[in-house]
Amino acid sequence: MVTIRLHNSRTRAKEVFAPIDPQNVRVYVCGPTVYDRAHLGNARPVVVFDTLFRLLRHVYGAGHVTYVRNFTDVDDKINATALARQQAGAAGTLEALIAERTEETIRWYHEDMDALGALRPTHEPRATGYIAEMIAMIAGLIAGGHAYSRDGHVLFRVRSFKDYGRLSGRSVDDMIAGARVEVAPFKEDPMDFVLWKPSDDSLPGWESPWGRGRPGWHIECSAMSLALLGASFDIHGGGIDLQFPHHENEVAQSCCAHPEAEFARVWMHNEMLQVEGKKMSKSLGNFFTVRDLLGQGVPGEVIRFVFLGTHYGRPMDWTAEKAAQAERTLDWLYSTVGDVPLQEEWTPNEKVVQALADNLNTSLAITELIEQAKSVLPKGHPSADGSDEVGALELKRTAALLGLLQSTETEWKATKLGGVDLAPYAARLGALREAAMASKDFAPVDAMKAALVAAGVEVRMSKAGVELLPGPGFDAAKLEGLV
RNA sequence: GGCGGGUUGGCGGAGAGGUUACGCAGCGGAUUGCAAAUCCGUGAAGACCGGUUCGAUUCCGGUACCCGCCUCCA
Repeated sequence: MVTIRLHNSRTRAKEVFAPIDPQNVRVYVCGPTVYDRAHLGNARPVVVFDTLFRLLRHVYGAGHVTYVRNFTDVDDKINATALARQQAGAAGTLEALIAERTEETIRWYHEDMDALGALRPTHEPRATGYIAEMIAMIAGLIAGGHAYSRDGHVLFRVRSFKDYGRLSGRSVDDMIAGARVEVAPFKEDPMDFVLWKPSDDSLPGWESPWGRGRPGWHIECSAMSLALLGASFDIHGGGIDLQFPHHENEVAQSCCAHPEAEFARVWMHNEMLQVEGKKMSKSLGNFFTVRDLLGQGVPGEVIRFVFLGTHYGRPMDWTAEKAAQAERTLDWLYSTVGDVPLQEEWTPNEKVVQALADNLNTSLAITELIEQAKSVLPKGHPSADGSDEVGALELKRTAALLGLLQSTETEWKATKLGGVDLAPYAARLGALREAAMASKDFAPVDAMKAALVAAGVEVRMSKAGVELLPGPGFDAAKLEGLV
């Protein structure tokens, strides 16, 4: 059995991972609020925890890991979007418009995350499907003295949980001293947070013991993890920005609702994404979605490769240069695996497994994958005894742990070409070259080659002939008129 | 103001108290119409100041700078 070590944010230490039940390893990751397309930052935890999911499935068996990632479909941003559509003249009730908005956003999310090679989690619960469970948990918290209702609101009594602030390393008193907390008249303590809030007729709402209303943000994850994974489970993941207040509040709610349990044993937080060295934000004009990149012809696998190149615990900088480099590396890796199929029975490279088992060191894992690719196919040419195919199969199986090289080389090239056939261009260039060899006037060949390179095509000429490959930044439009 | 993370060779980015990370780029060579790709070889590092140690880029302390969270942006 492979020993997995994970950095636990709760204890601030790297620990040997020992699941509560090896027959059912349970992971919960905070998913998106479905009000718009996922931006690039949203994709990082998806790729990080997908890789963890793959590792756990490898170690404990594919059928012995339960991975839950929620959709938050109760949120004021969704309401605002729906309201804006209604005011713009869209037909239907507000509720129908909200449903429409969340449905389409979830569909987009699936399309985009699929493109990144992320497996679908075992369960993808929606908050709206667990309102009853949330109400039950809130009622229990009130009964236990951990929450109170005021003016249609229900608030969590932060002072009732002695460990409040432990996960994120803060003290309630310090935070209040920081004076950045909302001071609402109905709060006993400025740090108390909302479990339930009233909805007026213009907002979606559900009947509850405290009147018609809707849940606060944090309670959904507590209710859904309880329903799908139980009061104690193994790993809880999410972005570091969620550590406070979201995760801190989850801990408080869940531990007070089920003091007999331990809630999440291991907390994992991925660091944030930056773009060209700066925080991605709309005001800086460097804000973009996963779909934007895919639409620009950046393959999803390139995005994944770039993400995995930096350890999840460190800030990751997305740059165009990294993307181009990743694409070249993937070109090379695909040229070594070719079109061999993925066969699960092959054993993945032990060094890659060890790298991942050491707190998900994906950067080192990729290095080992590249080393493996070099060693199994040192020349990059077919061997007579078929050892290159065995090597390719092993490499493919190893890459699967990282969610990489899941296509065939042919499919990979086709993705990049977007339906363009380079054969006529290769034929034309080959003909020009043959003519030039005879005439000694290479100007026409060089001109066409330069045009192809400008279009992002990699040009390889050997005695055997001409080979054209789509490279980073391939742009079919620039091929106009070359044949 | 409170809390947390970071600073590695031209760029990206890991591990490890003492032995080549690795990739890209560079340089020399083979090959090529010229290139590309490939192959062979090669230089280059750990913000600053102290401390611990036989020995620190790796441990400890301090300084500087950068970044994140504390504002339902992952």
